[in-house]
Amino acid sequence: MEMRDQILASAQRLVQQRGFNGFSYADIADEVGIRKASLHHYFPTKTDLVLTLVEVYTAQLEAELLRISNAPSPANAKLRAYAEIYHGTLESGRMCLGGMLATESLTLDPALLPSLKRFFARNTEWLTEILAVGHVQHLFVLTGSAADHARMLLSALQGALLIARATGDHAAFDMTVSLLISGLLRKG
Amino acid sequence: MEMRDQILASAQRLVQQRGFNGFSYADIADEVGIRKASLHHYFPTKTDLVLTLVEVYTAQLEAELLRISNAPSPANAKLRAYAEIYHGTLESGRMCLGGMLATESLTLDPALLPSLKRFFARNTEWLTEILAVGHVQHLFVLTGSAADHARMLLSALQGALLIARATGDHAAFDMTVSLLISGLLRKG
DNA sequence: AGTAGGCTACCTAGTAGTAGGATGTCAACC
DNA sequence: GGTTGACATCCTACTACTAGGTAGCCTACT
Repeated sequence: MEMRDQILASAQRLVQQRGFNGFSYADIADEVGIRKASLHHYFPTKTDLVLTLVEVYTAQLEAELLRISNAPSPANAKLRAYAEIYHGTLESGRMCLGGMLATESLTLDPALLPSLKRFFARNTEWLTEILAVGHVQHLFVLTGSAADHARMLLSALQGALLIARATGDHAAFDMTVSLLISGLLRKG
Repeated sequence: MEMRDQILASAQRLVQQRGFNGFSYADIADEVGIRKASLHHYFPTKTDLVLTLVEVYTAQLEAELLRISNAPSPANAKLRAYAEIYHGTLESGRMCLGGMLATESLTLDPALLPSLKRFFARNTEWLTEILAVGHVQHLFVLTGSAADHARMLLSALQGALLIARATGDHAAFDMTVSLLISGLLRKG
Protein backbone atom coordinates (compact mmCIF):
# COMPACT_ATOMS: atom_id res chain seq x y z
CA MET A 1 0.00 0.00 0.00
CA GLU A 2 3.06 2.22 0.04
CA MET A 3 2.88 3.27 -3.63
CA ARG A 4 -0.87 3.88 -3.51
CA ASP A 5 -0.39 6.29 -0.62
CA GLN A 6 2.48 8.04 -2.39
CA ILE A 7 0.26 8.52 -5.44
CA LEU A 8 -2.56 9.90 -3.32
CA ALA A 9 -0.24 12.29 -1.49
CA SER A 10 1.22 13.57 -4.75
CA ALA A 11 -2.18 13.94 -6.38
CA GLN A 12 -3.59 15.72 -3.35
CA ARG A 13 -0.80 18.27 -3.42
CA LEU A 14 -1.25 18.80 -7.14
CA VAL A 15 -5.02 19.30 -6.92
CA GLN A 16 -4.70 21.69 -4.00
CA GLN A 17 -1.98 23.74 -5.65
CA ARG A 18 -2.93 23.55 -9.33
CA GLY A 19 -6.51 22.32 -9.53
CA PHE A 20 -8.04 19.30 -11.26
CA ASN A 21 -7.42 20.76 -14.71
CA GLY A 22 -3.94 21.95 -13.80
CA PHE A 23 -2.11 18.65 -13.46
CA SER A 24 -1.79 15.37 -15.34
CA TYR A 25 -0.91 11.75 -14.67
CA ALA A 26 2.53 12.57 -16.06
CA ASP A 27 3.12 15.00 -13.17
CA ILE A 28 2.34 12.30 -10.62
CA ALA A 29 4.42 9.73 -12.49
CA ASP A 30 7.46 12.02 -12.41
CA GLU A 31 7.01 12.66 -8.73
CA VAL A 32 6.53 9.13 -7.43
CA GLY A 33 8.93 7.54 -9.90
CA ILE A 34 6.78 5.09 -11.80
CA ARG A 35 5.43 5.19 -15.33
CA LYS A 36 2.25 6.91 -16.27
CA ALA A 37 0.60 3.66 -17.35
CA SER A 38 1.26 2.10 -13.95
CA LEU A 39 -0.81 4.77 -12.29
CA HIS A 40 -3.84 3.44 -14.12
CA HIS A 41 -3.36 0.16 -12.29
CA TYR A 42 -4.15 1.92 -9.00
CA PHE A 43 -6.66 4.46 -10.29
CA PRO A 44 -8.17 3.56 -13.68
CA THR A 45 -9.37 7.10 -14.37
CA LYS A 46 -8.55 10.57 -13.12
CA THR A 47 -12.05 10.76 -11.71
CA ASP A 48 -11.45 7.58 -9.68
CA LEU A 49 -8.29 9.13 -8.31
CA VAL A 50 -9.85 12.42 -7.30
CA LEU A 51 -12.93 10.73 -5.87
CA THR A 52 -10.66 8.72 -3.58
CA LEU A 53 -8.85 11.94 -2.75
CA VAL A 54 -12.05 13.67 -1.64
CA GLU A 55 -13.03 10.70 0.52
CA VAL A 56 -9.61 10.51 2.16
CA TYR A 57 -9.53 14.26 2.69
CA THR A 58 -12.95 14.21 4.30
CA ALA A 59 -11.88 11.36 6.59
CA GLN A 60 -8.73 13.26 7.61
CA LEU A 61 -10.88 16.29 8.34
CA GLU A 62 -13.26 14.21 10.39
CA ALA A 63 -10.37 13.04 12.59
CA GLU A 64 -9.25 16.62 13.16
CA LEU A 65 -12.76 17.79 13.93
CA LEU A 66 -13.19 15.07 16.53
CA ARG A 67 -9.82 15.89 18.07
CA ILE A 68 -10.84 19.53 18.41
CA SER A 69 -14.35 18.72 19.63
CA ASN A 70 -13.02 16.43 22.34
CA ALA A 71 -10.46 18.90 23.64
CA PRO A 72 -11.40 20.56 26.95
CA SER A 73 -11.21 24.06 25.50
CA PRO A 74 -13.84 26.79 25.19
CA ALA A 75 -15.81 27.16 21.95
CA ASN A 76 -13.82 30.18 20.76
CA ALA A 77 -10.59 28.21 21.14
CA LYS A 78 -12.14 25.42 19.10
CA LEU A 79 -12.94 27.88 16.32
CA ARG A 80 -9.34 29.07 16.45
CA ALA A 81 -8.13 25.49 16.17
CA TYR A 82 -10.40 25.00 13.16
CA ALA A 83 -9.04 28.15 11.53
CA GLU A 84 -5.55 26.89 12.27
CA ILE A 85 -6.16 24.05 9.81
CA TYR A 86 -6.72 26.63 7.08
CA HIS A 87 -3.65 28.53 8.17
CA GLY A 88 -1.56 25.41 7.65
CA THR A 89 -3.10 24.90 4.22
CA LEU A 90 -2.19 28.45 3.27
CA GLU A 91 1.38 28.08 4.53
CA SER A 92 1.90 25.04 2.34
CA GLY A 93 0.84 27.03 -0.72
CA ARG A 94 -2.41 25.14 -1.12
CA MET A 95 -6.10 25.76 -1.41
CA CYS A 96 -8.54 23.66 0.55
CA LEU A 97 -9.11 20.58 -1.63
CA GLY A 98 -12.85 21.08 -1.44
CA GLY A 99 -12.64 24.76 -2.26
CA MET A 100 -10.43 24.15 -5.26
CA LEU A 101 -12.75 21.50 -6.67
CA ALA A 102 -15.78 23.68 -5.93
CA THR A 103 -14.53 26.41 -8.26
CA GLU A 104 -13.92 23.80 -10.96
CA SER A 105 -17.15 21.92 -10.33
CA LEU A 106 -18.62 22.76 -13.75
CA THR A 107 -15.76 20.88 -15.42
CA LEU A 108 -15.79 17.84 -13.13
CA ASP A 109 -17.35 14.44 -13.66
CA PRO A 110 -20.73 14.76 -11.93
CA ALA A 111 -19.89 11.59 -9.99
CA LEU A 112 -17.59 13.72 -7.84
CA LEU A 113 -20.23 16.21 -6.76
CA PRO A 114 -22.02 14.20 -4.05
CA SER A 115 -18.76 13.63 -2.15
CA LEU A 116 -17.86 17.27 -2.57
CA LYS A 117 -21.22 18.33 -1.16
CA ARG A 118 -20.78 16.01 1.79
CA PHE A 119 -17.44 17.63 2.53
CA PHE A 120 -18.98 21.07 2.80
CA ALA A 121 -22.02 19.76 4.66
CA ARG A 122 -19.77 18.18 7.27
CA ASN A 123 -17.83 21.41 7.78
CA THR A 124 -21.02 23.42 8.15
CA GLU A 125 -22.53 20.88 10.52
CA TRP A 126 -19.50 20.85 12.81
CA LEU A 127 -19.24 24.64 12.90
CA THR A 128 -22.97 24.88 13.65
CA GLU A 129 -22.55 22.60 16.63
CA ILE A 130 -19.60 24.56 18.04
CA LEU A 131 -21.43 27.86 17.58
CA ALA A 132 -24.56 26.51 19.24
CA VAL A 133 -22.58 25.33 22.25
CA GLY A 134 -20.77 28.67 22.53
CA HIS A 135 -24.12 30.37 22.30
CA VAL A 136 -25.82 28.51 25.15
CA GLN A 137 -22.69 29.12 27.22
CA HIS A 138 -23.15 32.87 26.61
CA LEU A 139 -19.71 32.97 25.01
CA PHE A 140 -20.97 33.98 21.59
CA VAL A 141 -23.51 36.58 20.56
CA LEU A 142 -25.23 35.46 17.35
CA THR A 143 -27.17 37.80 15.10
CA GLY A 144 -28.59 34.89 13.07
CA SER A 145 -29.00 31.14 13.50
CA ALA A 146 -25.97 29.05 14.37
CA ALA A 147 -26.21 27.41 10.93
CA ASP A 148 -26.18 30.80 9.22
CA HIS A 149 -23.11 31.85 11.16
CA ALA A 150 -21.48 28.52 10.34
CA ARG A 151 -21.95 29.02 6.62
CA MET A 152 -20.65 32.55 6.88
CA LEU A 153 -17.53 31.44 8.75
CA LEU A 154 -16.87 28.68 6.24
CA SER A 155 -17.31 31.13 3.37
CA ALA A 156 -14.99 33.64 4.94
CA LEU A 157 -12.24 31.10 5.57
CA GLN A 158 -12.42 29.65 2.07
CA GLY A 159 -12.46 33.13 0.59
CA ALA A 160 -9.59 34.32 2.75
CA LEU A 161 -7.54 31.39 1.50
CA LEU A 162 -8.39 32.25 -2.10
CA ILE A 163 -7.49 35.91 -1.70
CA ALA A 164 -4.26 35.20 0.16
CA ARG A 165 -3.17 33.16 -2.88
CA ALA A 166 -3.58 36.16 -5.17
CA THR A 167 -2.21 38.83 -2.86
CA GLY A 168 0.38 36.79 -0.99
CA ASP A 169 -0.71 38.64 2.13
CA HIS A 170 -0.72 36.03 4.89
CA ALA A 171 -1.06 38.65 7.61
CA ALA A 172 -4.41 39.67 6.13
CA PHE A 173 -5.56 36.07 6.40
CA ASP A 174 -4.70 35.98 10.10
CA MET A 175 -6.39 39.33 10.65
CA THR A 176 -9.57 38.08 9.01
CA VAL A 177 -9.58 35.02 11.26
CA SER A 178 -9.17 37.19 14.35
CA LEU A 179 -11.91 39.53 13.26
CA LEU A 180 -14.29 36.66 12.55
CA ILE A 181 -13.83 35.20 16.02
CA SER A 182 -13.75 38.46 17.97
CA GLY A 183 -16.94 39.45 16.16
CA LEU A 184 -18.71 36.53 17.77
CA LEU A 185 -17.57 37.19 21.34
CA ARG A 186 -19.78 38.78 23.93
CA LYS A 187 -18.66 42.36 24.41
CA GLY A 188 -17.43 43.88 27.68
CA MET B 1 -14.27 45.85 -32.86
CA GLU B 2 -17.35 43.67 -32.89
CA MET B 3 -15.52 40.35 -33.15
CA ARG B 4 -12.94 41.33 -30.56
CA ASP B 5 -15.71 42.04 -28.06
CA GLN B 6 -17.44 38.79 -28.89
CA ILE B 7 -14.22 36.92 -28.22
CA LEU B 8 -13.71 38.71 -24.92
CA ALA B 9 -17.27 38.03 -23.83
CA SER B 10 -16.98 34.36 -24.68
CA ALA B 11 -13.60 34.01 -23.01
CA GLN B 12 -14.81 35.83 -19.92
CA ARG B 13 -17.73 33.47 -19.54
CA LEU B 14 -15.48 30.45 -20.04
CA VAL B 15 -12.91 31.58 -17.48
CA GLN B 16 -15.57 32.40 -14.91
CA GLN B 17 -17.39 29.11 -15.38
CA ARG B 18 -14.54 26.69 -16.13
CA GLY B 19 -11.30 28.39 -15.13
CA PHE B 20 -8.18 29.23 -17.12
CA ASN B 21 -7.20 25.58 -17.41
CA GLY B 22 -10.74 24.48 -18.17
CA PHE B 23 -11.24 25.97 -21.62
CA SER B 24 -9.36 26.26 -24.90
CA TYR B 25 -9.20 28.46 -27.96
CA ALA B 26 -11.29 25.81 -29.71
CA ASP B 27 -14.16 26.49 -27.28
CA ILE B 28 -14.11 30.19 -28.11
CA ALA B 29 -13.82 29.52 -31.84
CA ASP B 30 -16.90 27.29 -31.73
CA GLU B 31 -18.83 29.91 -29.86
CA VAL B 32 -18.05 33.02 -31.88
CA GLY B 33 -17.98 31.20 -35.22
CA ILE B 34 -14.48 31.82 -36.53
CA ARG B 35 -11.50 29.47 -36.81
CA LYS B 36 -9.12 28.83 -33.97
CA ALA B 37 -6.21 30.32 -35.90
CA SER B 38 -8.08 33.58 -36.40
CA LEU B 39 -8.31 34.10 -32.67
CA HIS B 40 -4.54 34.45 -32.57
CA HIS B 41 -4.92 37.50 -34.78
CA TYR B 42 -6.70 39.29 -31.93
CA PHE B 43 -4.89 37.71 -28.99
CA PRO B 44 -1.56 36.09 -29.89
CA THR B 45 -1.42 34.00 -26.73
CA LYS B 46 -3.86 32.78 -24.14
CA THR B 47 -2.06 34.90 -21.56
CA ASP B 48 -2.61 38.00 -23.70
CA LEU B 49 -6.30 37.18 -23.88
CA VAL B 50 -6.75 36.65 -20.16
CA LEU B 51 -4.65 39.67 -19.28
CA THR B 52 -7.00 41.80 -21.38
CA LEU B 53 -9.89 40.08 -19.67
CA VAL B 54 -8.66 41.04 -16.21
CA GLU B 55 -8.15 44.65 -17.27
CA VAL B 56 -11.60 44.89 -18.84
CA TYR B 57 -13.20 43.20 -15.85
CA THR B 58 -11.49 45.60 -13.47
CA ALA B 59 -12.64 48.56 -15.55
CA GLN B 60 -16.24 47.27 -15.57
CA LEU B 61 -16.02 46.87 -11.80
CA GLU B 62 -14.68 50.39 -11.43
CA ALA B 63 -17.71 51.75 -13.28
CA GLU B 64 -20.06 49.85 -11.01
CA LEU B 65 -18.23 50.98 -7.89
CA LEU B 66 -18.47 54.61 -8.94
CA ARG B 67 -22.15 54.22 -9.75
CA ILE B 68 -22.77 52.81 -6.27
CA SER B 69 -20.53 55.35 -4.54
CA ASN B 70 -22.30 58.26 -6.21
CA ALA B 71 -25.79 57.06 -5.36
CA PRO B 72 -27.46 59.00 -2.55
CA SER B 73 -27.97 55.89 -0.41
CA PRO B 74 -26.70 55.02 3.06
CA ALA B 75 -23.51 52.99 3.46
CA ASN B 76 -25.34 49.76 4.30
CA ALA B 77 -27.37 50.06 1.08
CA LYS B 78 -24.12 50.54 -0.81
CA LEU B 79 -22.76 47.34 0.67
CA ARG B 80 -25.96 45.59 -0.40
CA ALA B 81 -25.55 46.93 -3.90
CA TYR B 82 -21.97 45.64 -3.93
CA ALA B 83 -23.13 42.21 -2.77
CA GLU B 84 -25.78 42.32 -5.48
CA ILE B 85 -23.00 42.17 -8.06
CA TYR B 86 -21.88 38.87 -6.60
CA HIS B 87 -25.46 37.65 -6.53
CA GLY B 88 -25.73 38.26 -10.27
CA THR B 89 -22.46 36.41 -10.84
CA LEU B 90 -23.79 33.44 -8.92
CA GLU B 91 -27.08 33.43 -10.81
CA SER B 92 -25.24 33.24 -14.12
CA GLY B 93 -23.36 30.16 -12.94
CA ARG B 94 -20.07 31.95 -12.68
CA MET B 95 -17.31 32.61 -10.21
CA CYS B 96 -15.84 36.07 -9.86
CA LEU B 97 -13.18 36.28 -12.58
CA GLY B 98 -10.61 37.37 -10.02
CA GLY B 99 -11.53 34.65 -7.57
CA MET B 100 -11.33 31.96 -10.21
CA LEU B 101 -7.90 33.11 -11.38
CA ALA B 102 -6.74 33.47 -7.78
CA THR B 103 -7.25 29.77 -7.11
CA GLU B 104 -5.35 28.93 -10.28
CA SER B 105 -2.63 31.51 -9.71
CA LEU B 106 0.12 28.90 -9.30
CA THR B 107 -0.49 27.72 -12.87
CA LEU B 108 -0.74 31.15 -14.48
CA ASP B 109 1.83 33.12 -16.39
CA PRO B 110 3.35 35.39 -13.71
CA ALA B 111 2.66 38.34 -16.02
CA LEU B 112 -1.00 38.08 -15.00
CA LEU B 113 -0.41 38.41 -11.28
CA PRO B 114 0.08 42.17 -10.97
CA SER B 115 -3.26 42.88 -12.64
CA LEU B 116 -4.91 40.26 -10.50
CA LYS B 117 -3.51 41.85 -7.36
CA ARG B 118 -4.72 45.26 -8.47
CA PHE B 119 -8.22 43.84 -8.88
CA PHE B 120 -8.32 42.66 -5.30
CA ALA B 121 -6.64 45.81 -4.02
CA ARG B 122 -9.30 47.96 -5.68
CA ASN B 123 -12.13 45.95 -4.16
CA THR B 124 -10.58 46.16 -0.72
CA GLU B 125 -9.91 49.87 -1.08
CA TRP B 126 -13.48 50.65 -2.10
CA LEU B 127 -14.99 48.56 0.69
CA THR B 128 -12.67 50.22 3.19
CA GLU B 129 -13.91 53.62 2.11
CA ILE B 130 -17.58 52.65 2.39
CA LEU B 131 -17.02 51.11 5.80
CA ALA B 132 -15.13 54.15 7.05
CA VAL B 133 -17.94 56.46 5.94
CA GLY B 134 -20.56 54.26 7.58
CA HIS B 135 -18.47 54.25 10.70
CA VAL B 136 -18.16 58.01 11.10
CA GLN B 137 -21.91 58.24 10.43
CA HIS B 138 -22.44 55.87 13.38
CA LEU B 139 -24.20 53.46 11.05
CA PHE B 140 -21.63 50.68 11.48
CA VAL B 141 -20.00 49.31 14.58
CA LEU B 142 -16.53 48.02 13.72
CA THR B 143 -14.55 45.65 15.92
CA GLY B 144 -11.38 46.14 13.85
CA SER B 145 -10.07 48.67 11.35
CA ALA B 146 -12.18 49.49 8.29
CA ALA B 147 -9.52 47.82 6.11
CA ASP B 148 -9.68 44.64 8.17
CA HIS B 149 -13.46 44.53 7.85
CA ALA B 150 -13.15 45.19 4.13
CA ARG B 151 -10.85 42.21 3.62
CA MET B 152 -13.15 40.06 5.70
CA LEU B 153 -16.19 41.06 3.66
CA LEU B 154 -14.38 40.43 0.40
CA SER B 155 -13.24 37.03 1.65
CA ALA B 156 -16.73 36.09 2.77
CA LEU B 157 -18.31 37.06 -0.54
CA GLN B 158 -15.74 35.22 -2.62
CA GLY B 159 -16.02 32.19 -0.38
CA ALA B 160 -19.81 32.24 -0.42
CA LEU B 161 -19.68 32.21 -4.20
CA LEU B 162 -17.32 29.26 -4.19
CA ILE B 163 -19.42 27.26 -1.75
CA ALA B 164 -22.69 28.00 -3.53
CA ARG B 165 -21.13 26.44 -6.64
CA ALA B 166 -20.52 23.17 -4.82
CA THR B 167 -23.73 23.03 -2.83
CA GLY B 168 -26.08 24.74 -5.27
CA ASP B 169 -27.61 26.48 -2.28
CA HIS B 170 -28.30 30.04 -3.42
CA ALA B 171 -30.44 30.80 -0.39
CA ALA B 172 -27.41 30.20 1.81
CA PHE B 173 -25.50 32.76 -0.22
CA ASP B 174 -28.20 35.37 0.36
CA MET B 175 -28.32 34.53 4.05
CA THR B 176 -24.57 35.00 4.37
CA VAL B 177 -24.83 38.41 2.71
CA SER B 178 -27.58 39.47 5.11
CA LEU B 179 -25.67 38.24 8.10
CA LEU B 180 -22.52 40.09 7.02
CA ILE B 181 -24.34 43.38 6.70
CA SER B 182 -26.56 43.08 9.75
CA GLY B 183 -23.46 42.17 11.75
CA LEU B 184 -22.06 45.61 10.99
CA LEU B 185 -25.12 47.61 11.94
CA ARG B 186 -25.43 49.48 15.21
CA LYS B 187 -27.73 47.48 17.46
CA GLY B 188 -31.02 48.77 18.91
C1' DA C 1 -0.11 49.45 -51.87
C1' DG C 2 -0.94 48.36 -47.29
C1' DT C 3 -3.46 46.48 -43.65
C1' DA C 4 -7.19 44.08 -41.19
C1' DG C 5 -9.48 39.96 -40.76
C1' DG C 6 -10.22 35.79 -41.98
C1' DC C 7 -8.98 31.09 -43.92
C1' DT C 8 -6.68 26.05 -44.60
C1' DA C 9 -3.23 23.34 -43.26
C1' DC C 10 0.06 22.17 -40.25
C1' DC C 11 3.39 21.49 -36.08
C1' DT C 12 4.88 20.01 -31.60
C1' DA C 13 3.78 18.72 -27.26
C1' DG C 14 0.88 16.86 -24.14
C1' DT C 15 -3.78 14.53 -22.68
C1' DA C 16 -6.22 10.33 -20.66
C1' DG C 17 -6.36 5.88 -21.40
C1' DT C 18 -5.33 0.88 -23.47
C1' DA C 19 -2.87 -3.51 -24.94
C1' DG C 20 -0.13 -6.77 -23.74
C1' DG C 21 3.99 -8.48 -21.73
C1' DA C 22 7.74 -9.08 -17.88
C1' DT C 23 8.59 -10.03 -13.14
C1' DG C 24 7.54 -11.32 -8.67
C1' DT C 25 4.85 -13.19 -4.74
C1' DC C 26 2.10 -16.37 -2.53
C1' DA C 27 -0.90 -20.12 -1.75
C1' DA C 28 -2.70 -24.59 -3.21
C1' DC C 29 -1.68 -28.94 -4.87
C1' DC C 30 0.84 -33.54 -5.86
C1' DG D 1 9.66 -29.75 -2.17
C1' DG D 2 8.87 -28.54 -6.37
C1' DT D 3 5.25 -27.24 -9.72
C1' DT D 4 1.34 -24.67 -11.01
C1' DG D 5 -1.75 -20.98 -11.45
C1' DA D 6 -3.70 -16.58 -9.84
C1' DC D 7 -2.85 -12.03 -8.85
C1' DA D 8 -0.18 -7.71 -8.11
C1' DT D 9 2.91 -4.44 -9.86
C1' DC D 10 5.18 -2.31 -13.17
C1' DC D 11 6.85 -1.88 -17.83
C1' DT D 12 7.16 -0.47 -23.21
C1' DA D 13 4.57 0.89 -26.78
C1' DC D 14 0.73 2.74 -28.59
C1' DT D 15 -3.96 4.98 -29.66
C1' DA D 16 -6.95 8.79 -30.36
C1' DC D 17 -7.40 13.26 -29.35
C1' DT D 18 -6.63 18.04 -27.72
C1' DA D 19 -3.55 21.85 -26.56
C1' DG D 20 -1.51 26.36 -27.94
C1' DG D 21 0.57 28.25 -31.64
C1' DT D 22 2.56 29.10 -36.64
C1' DA D 23 2.96 29.64 -41.89
C1' DG D 24 1.26 31.37 -45.57
C1' DC D 25 -2.48 32.57 -48.48
C1' DC D 26 -6.82 35.08 -49.88
C1' DT D 27 -10.08 38.94 -49.92
C1' DA D 28 -11.87 43.45 -48.98
C1' DC D 29 -11.38 48.02 -47.62
C1' DT D 30 -8.65 52.48 -47.37
